[in-house]
Amino acid sequence: MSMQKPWFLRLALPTPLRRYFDYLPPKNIEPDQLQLGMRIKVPFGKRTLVGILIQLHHQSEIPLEKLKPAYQVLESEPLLTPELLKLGLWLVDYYHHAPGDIFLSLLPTLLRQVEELKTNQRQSQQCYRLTQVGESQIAETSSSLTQKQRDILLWLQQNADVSSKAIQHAQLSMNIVKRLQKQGYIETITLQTSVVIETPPTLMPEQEVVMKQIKDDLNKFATWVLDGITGSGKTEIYLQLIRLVLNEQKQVLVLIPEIGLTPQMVSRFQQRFKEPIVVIHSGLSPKERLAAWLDARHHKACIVLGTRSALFTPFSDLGLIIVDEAHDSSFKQQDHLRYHARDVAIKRAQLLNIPIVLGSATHSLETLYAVKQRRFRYTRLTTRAGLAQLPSISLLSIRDTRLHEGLAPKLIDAMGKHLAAGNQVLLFLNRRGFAPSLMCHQCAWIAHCKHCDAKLTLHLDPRQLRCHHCDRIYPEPKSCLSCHGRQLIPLGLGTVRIEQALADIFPHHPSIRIDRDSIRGKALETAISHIHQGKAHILIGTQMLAKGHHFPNVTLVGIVDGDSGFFSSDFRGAERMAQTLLQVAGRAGRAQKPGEVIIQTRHPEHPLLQALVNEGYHAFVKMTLTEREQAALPPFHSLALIRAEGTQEAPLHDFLNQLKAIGIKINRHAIDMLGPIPAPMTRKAGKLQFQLLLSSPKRSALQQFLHDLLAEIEQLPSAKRIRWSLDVDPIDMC
DNA sequence: AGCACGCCGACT
DNA sequence: GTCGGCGTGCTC
Repeated sequence: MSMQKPWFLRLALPTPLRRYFDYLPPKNIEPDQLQLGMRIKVPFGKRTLVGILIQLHHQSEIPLEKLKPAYQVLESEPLLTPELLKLGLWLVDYYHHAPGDIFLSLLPTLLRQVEELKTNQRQSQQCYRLTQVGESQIAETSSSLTQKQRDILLWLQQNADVSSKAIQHAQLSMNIVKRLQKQGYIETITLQTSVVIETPPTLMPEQEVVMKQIKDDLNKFATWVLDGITGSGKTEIYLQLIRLVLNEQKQVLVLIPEIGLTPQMVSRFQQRFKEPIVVIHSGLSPKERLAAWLDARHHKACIVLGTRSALFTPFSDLGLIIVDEAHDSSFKQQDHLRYHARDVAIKRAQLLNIPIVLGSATHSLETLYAVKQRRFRYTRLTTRAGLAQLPSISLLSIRDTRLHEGLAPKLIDAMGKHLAAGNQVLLFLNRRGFAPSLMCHQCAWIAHCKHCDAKLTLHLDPRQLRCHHCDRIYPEPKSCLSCHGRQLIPLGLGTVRIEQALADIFPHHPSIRIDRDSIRGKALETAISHIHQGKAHILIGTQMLAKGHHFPNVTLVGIVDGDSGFFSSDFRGAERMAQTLLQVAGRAGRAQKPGEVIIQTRHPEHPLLQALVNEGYHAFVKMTLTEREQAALPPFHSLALIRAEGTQEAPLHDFLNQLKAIGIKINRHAIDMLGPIPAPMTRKAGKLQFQLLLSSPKRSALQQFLHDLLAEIEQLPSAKRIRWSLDVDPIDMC
C-alpha cells in the first residue's frame, strides 16, 4: 500500500446495524503492521468498542471529517484466522445478519471485551508438560539449570500432563514451574486424558467398506453422509477416521447435539486418543472457553468435541469435521444469528477443502435430498454389532379401544410378558407433568396461561398448573373460573400420570421417570446407572430418554402417542416424529435380546406411518419428499421467515404489510410472500408474534431478494420501533 | 444495542 | 425547582 495515499480501516463493530464502520489508522501504525482479523479498539459514539479489521482500503464513502482515528491494535497476530474471517463473510451474506454481531460472535466472550487480555491466569484444569526444548535441556550437561529446576523437569518427564495441584503435592515449587514455562521449557495444555488407551477393535466387513470409501477421499472437500442405524458402529468409523487425520498432524472438529446427553461419547474419545482433547459447550466458564479456544488455535488441542457453538473454534490445521446426529434440530440456533451448524460446517469444510462426515440413523430430508442430487456422497451401515437384531415395529390401533390411563390392554399385556421374562420396558411420551390440560366438567372451560396461547399443564409435585411455554406457575383452581363448577377434570396424559398408573398395574415392577422435572443436573447419570443395574424395570420418559443412552435390557418400547407429530401444524412435524420414533426404538434390543416396538395410534392406516413401520425410514422419506415437492416446501423451495414481535397487533401487522409492499415493488424474481399471519403460537410470554414467510424455488433468487429488501428496511423508520428478526432456512415456524 | 438528548409529570 | 418516564436519533 502506498505511503502517500490516505488509508482507512473497515471494521465490524458489535452493533445490530447491518454495516461496517470506517476509521482512520491509529497513530504510528503502518499498513503492513496490520492484518485482517485483528482486534482493534475504537471510539464509537460515547463508547469504546472492540472491532475486527475486515478490510484496508483507500476510499471511504464517509466524509473525511467524520472519520475518527482508531485507538489501538490489540494484538500482534490476528486471533481470528483468515479462514474464520472468510467464513464470517459468508455468514454475513447468507444469513443477512449484522456483520458486527457475526464477527464478534466468532470470538469467545473474554476477547470481545475492551479490557486487555490477561494471560497466564488460567489455573483450572491446566496441565503441565515438558516442551521439546525442555526435554533437550535435561540431556544438556552444560545447562544452567539449578538443582530445583532440574528436579522439576525430571519429574515432569516422568509425570506428563499433570495439574498444578499434583505438582504442589509432589513438594515442587509452582513459582519455579512458572519461570520454566516462561523460558519455554514447560507448556500448559487443557485436557483430561485417561491413562489407559484402548486399541481399536477390528471392523466388521460393512464398516471396512465404509472406511475404505471415505479414506480414499480424505484429502479434499466432500460431504459424506454416513447413514447408520443405532448400534451399527458409526462412532467407531468416526474414531478410525480421526486416527487417520491425527496421524497426518491435522486437527479434528466433532459436533454433537447436546454435551450433557453424550458424556459417554466424550469418554470414548478420551479412552481412544492420547492426543489432547478439548470439550467446548455452553457450560464452560468464559475462562475455560477461552483456554480451550486458544488451545485449538495453536494446535495444542488435536480434537475439539463440542456443541453448536464449537463450530466457530479456530484451528491452525483442521483436517476433518464430523457432525454426529446431524439431523438434530439443536444444531440450529434459535436466536440472534439463526445459523444451522450443520450447514455452516459444510461451508467451512468447503472453504478449507477438507472432508466432512454427517452421521445419523435418520438424516434430515434436506441431507437425503442433497444425496439424491449427488451434492453429497452417501454410505451406509445396515447391521447391528454383536449380532443384535433390529427391533420389530408394529402399529397398535387404539381407535375404539378402551384405554387404561392412555394405555391399550394389548400394550399392557405385552408389557406384562416382557417384564415377566425379566426384561425392561420403556414407555415414551413427549409430555411432562400429570395432565396437559384441566377442564371444567360443566362448561368445558380449559385453564389457559394468561400470557401465552397455551393450555396449562397440571403438575402434582407440587400440585400446581404450569405453562410449558413461559414457565409461569399458577395455583390449582378449586373451581372453574368461568362457571364456578366444582368438578375440574385433568385431561390427557403426561409422564407423571403414566407413572402413577403403572404403579397400580405393575405393583411389583419399580418404574423410573426421566424428564426435565424429575432430572436435574447430575441426576441423569444416577438414573441411568440405576437403570443399568436393573433397579427399575419400567422407564417412562420424554425426548430426554431418546438421545444417546443405550439400555441393553430393554426389550419392549411403547410409544404412547404415535400421532402427535403427524398432525402438527408444522410441516416438519412428521419428519421429526419419525426421527424420534426410530431414535427411541433404537434404545431397545441391543445385545442379544431381540426388541419389540409398539406404537399406539388412532390412525393406523395413515400412509406415512404405514410406510415408516412396514418399509422403513427411507420409504417414509421418499413419500414425504413427494409431499414437500407438491407443496413447494423445503428442500425443494428455500424459505425465509420475517418475524415481528410486540404487545399490540396493529403495528406488527402494519409493519409486515409495509415490508410486503416493498417486496412486491422490488420483486424481480419469483418470490412468494405469505402473510402477515399470526405465528402458530401467537401469544408467548405476553408477546404477540406475526410473521411473513418468503419462499422461492431458487435459493439464489431468495438471497438476492433478501439483500434488496433489507437495504430498504434499513431506511424504514418503523423498522427501528418494531422488534423484528429474519430467519433464513427456518426449521420451525413458531 | 447502547447512549444521548429532550420534553412532560409527580416528588424530596 | 429536579428526578425520571420513554420517544427519537445517532453511531465511521
